[in-house]
Amino acid sequence: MISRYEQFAALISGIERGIQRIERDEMEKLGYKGAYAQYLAALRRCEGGVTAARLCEICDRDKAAVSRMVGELEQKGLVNRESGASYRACLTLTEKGRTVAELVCRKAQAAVDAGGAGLTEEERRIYFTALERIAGNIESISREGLPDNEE
Amino acid sequence: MISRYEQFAALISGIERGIQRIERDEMEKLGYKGAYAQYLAALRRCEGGVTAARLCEICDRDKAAVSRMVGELEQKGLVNRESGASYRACLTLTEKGRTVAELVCRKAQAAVDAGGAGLTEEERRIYFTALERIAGNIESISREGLPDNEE
DNA sequence: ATGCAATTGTTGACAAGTCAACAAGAAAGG
DNA sequence: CCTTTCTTGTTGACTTGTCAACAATTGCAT
Repeated sequence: MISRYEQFAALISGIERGIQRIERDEMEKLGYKGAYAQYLAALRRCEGGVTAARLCEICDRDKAAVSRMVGELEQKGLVNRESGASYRACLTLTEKGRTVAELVCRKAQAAVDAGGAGLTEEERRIYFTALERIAGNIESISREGLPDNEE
Repeated sequence: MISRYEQFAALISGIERGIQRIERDEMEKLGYKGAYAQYLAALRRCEGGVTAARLCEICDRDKAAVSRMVGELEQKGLVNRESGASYRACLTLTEKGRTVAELVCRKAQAAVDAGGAGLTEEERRIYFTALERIAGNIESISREGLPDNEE
């Protein structure tokens, strides 16, 4: 079987960057200029709140980036840093933050949903599973990078 | 139907970033430290050579980024800038560049192929089509950003 | 031809990420 | 307890991207 790797990689890259662009544009329409959308979107999925370290994992960003961005988001009143008891704060969206996050994700969500709309539930399951498997492979390969150098 | 947008976006993002990480790591093993892999991978698909402007579209990067990176790649002897007749150069991989590009894409390609290996040809078609449709939606929505502001 | 407009590539200023080094808890073992 | 070790968050230096301004080329229309 001929590899579709190249087209696949291009598709994935296009989707990823397109989503980011949509979210960023929506964010800017709401008056916030910056790369905040991805962090808001991530926090939206974490109802109970998360630590900064966990947010790093979710967003796949360095601690440094998260640290700075969360600082700015807090100043803008979109994120809450509840330093309860421990100095490791629990991050949650403020009311305003939640509202912004919803608005910001709407368009990209619609695009993704529309893309899967023509599929049956079964078909959707198939392609979702395939993506998960690919993501798993990529993940394990990119992690094993350091330990072994079997070239 | 409940939206799987959130998981989907996370999967896509993970795959995209994982591929980039793998390519970058492989690149570094070959002695090149930098973000060159994505440009080599793109050029690998353009047998006849391309203009810088076209490379911008393919990589979805700004002219500025491409301009600088191509400059460095040329200095390293991986890319050729054939300024034949026109000042708009035709970019091609050198022999060395082609070799490097092949090596650099191998691992990510294997991961992607393995992900689809368990699927029938039919299933593969389904999920590939779904991805294409989603990519199309995302693309058109992210482009229409400027013209209309129907909020 | 010639002059205007669109395209292309280059450069500078800035945005946002990574990596490395560090500081301040937390956790674990004696 | 107390100390050693791990984890977490912050900061500085650097990389690589974007955006805006510009220069040069090309293409068209007269």
